Amino acid sequence: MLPAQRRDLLLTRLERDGRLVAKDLAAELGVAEDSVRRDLRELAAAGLCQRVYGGALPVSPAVADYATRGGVATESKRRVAAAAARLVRPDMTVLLDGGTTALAVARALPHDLRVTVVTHSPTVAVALLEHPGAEVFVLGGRLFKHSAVTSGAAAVEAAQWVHADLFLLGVTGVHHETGLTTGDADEAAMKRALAARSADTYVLASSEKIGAASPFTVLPLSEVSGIVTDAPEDHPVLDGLRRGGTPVVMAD
Amino acid sequence: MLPAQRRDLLLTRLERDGRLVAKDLAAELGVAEDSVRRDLRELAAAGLCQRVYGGALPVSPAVADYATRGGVATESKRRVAAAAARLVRPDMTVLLDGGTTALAVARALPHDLRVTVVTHSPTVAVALLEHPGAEVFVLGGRLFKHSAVTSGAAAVEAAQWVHADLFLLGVTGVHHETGLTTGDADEAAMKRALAARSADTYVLASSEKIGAASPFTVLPLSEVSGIVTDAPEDHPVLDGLRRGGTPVVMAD
DNA sequence: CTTAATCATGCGTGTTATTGCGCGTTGTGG
DNA sequence: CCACAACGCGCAATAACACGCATGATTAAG
Repeated sequence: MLPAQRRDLLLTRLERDGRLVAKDLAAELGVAEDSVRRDLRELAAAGLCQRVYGGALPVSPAVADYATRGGVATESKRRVAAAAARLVRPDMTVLLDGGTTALAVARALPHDLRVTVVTHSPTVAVALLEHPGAEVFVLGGRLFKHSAVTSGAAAVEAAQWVHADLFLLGVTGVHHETGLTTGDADEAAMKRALAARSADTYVLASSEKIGAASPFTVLPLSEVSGIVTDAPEDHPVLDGLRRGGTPVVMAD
Repeated sequence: MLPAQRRDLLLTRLERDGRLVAKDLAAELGVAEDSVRRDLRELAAAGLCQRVYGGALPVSPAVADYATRGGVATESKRRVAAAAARLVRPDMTVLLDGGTTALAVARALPHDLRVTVVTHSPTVAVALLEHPGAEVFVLGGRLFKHSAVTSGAAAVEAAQWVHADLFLLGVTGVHHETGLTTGDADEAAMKRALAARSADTYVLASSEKIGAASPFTVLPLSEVSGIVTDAPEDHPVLDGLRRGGTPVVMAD
């Protein structure tokens, strides 16, 4: 293991786990704790992590930069994705939406889980190349660059032959009155088409989506089986959703 | 072993292993560590790898995964890709195959070129997200993990509505007797279906493909408009192809 | 055919990076 | 306030490194 490779690994772990414990990593990598601590010090000096007693934590604001650049999800999205991934049971057929949260779900799926995934996102399809247990079907069509998914008539048509158990739906707004919304009309239609082909639909709603609204309605809240979110349990908008009869799944 | 050949090998290894260890490579290739280090320095200067203590790593951790999936092309493939990209004229409709060479073509296309690209490779589709001038259509279907393309009946069917000017075809073997070959039967069928939908078909044949043959025939050589290659002008197999009436495009 | 030039290579030399360990210091929890 | 773990720092050994130079091979020019 090259020293530089080890530092890369530390950053990857930090991303995945949200924290680093120097002692554990030293044991795992078979090096002295000193070396790990030295690495952490350097990474912290480079602004890539925040040094704390016992290990290191992600840099609070700078993470956003990294996230937008490499398609890496924020901690919030990762929590939601992890909870959503737990909804996927072996041998299910899952419709997976596009967007960074759905991408995080793909990455959060156990690599050897036997599952059939249907997606209209090439990005998600590429991520699932690393999952030997996943049978992947791509829905073709015109590529909508902004969110990197296929949409339009051809894509909607391609979705018609699918019968899925679960649709994990990404949106940009979840509001108790306007329902689920997104920023593009074609995209909204595509999401509706997918929801119609699945027994259950769960919404991936990281905290910043809660209470927000975008121009185009995807579905009314009554049409979904549940909302997966990491917003605080007692968030006022969540209370509103619950009163409206929408089940809320907490992402611890 | 030629120096340039050795550098290509280094890149191939970097692709495969995700890292290079100078000491090991020196021992394996039977050259001094200095020579390997010199190569690594040059490759790093050319932006093809990242020099680190002990060896080298892919250019950025973010593309490290990409590299192991074969996202990075060798110099040879890049030369072929650059030549093939020059075949693409403004406002054309191009069918772009999957595989590392085709991916390199996608990346080699001018970012503002107005062109319609139809592809059955999610990887290529993702690469074209950065090309604002490119209108991208994805052909859906079952994802064949090994080469990261969709294939099978659904994909072939989806290809039927396309009318393209140019198909850039990737194969694993170009042989004057067995013709164009690849390693999977479904994939071969898909490539045939794509060739049938395009006015012209050019084969992407980096030098290592020339003279090689794989289990499944894609097309006879007589069916293609030309072969793009970087093999030496006077390569005996190329002479054989020319005598057989196959046009050869040199990638200098 | 000969000579000059260019290039890759291997080796010696001095430099730099990395590592593990000991030691005194500092932070944490009871 | 105390015990303990984590910490930073300096040290020395080791490995990797860059640089310069001479050698041998291949190529270009004469």
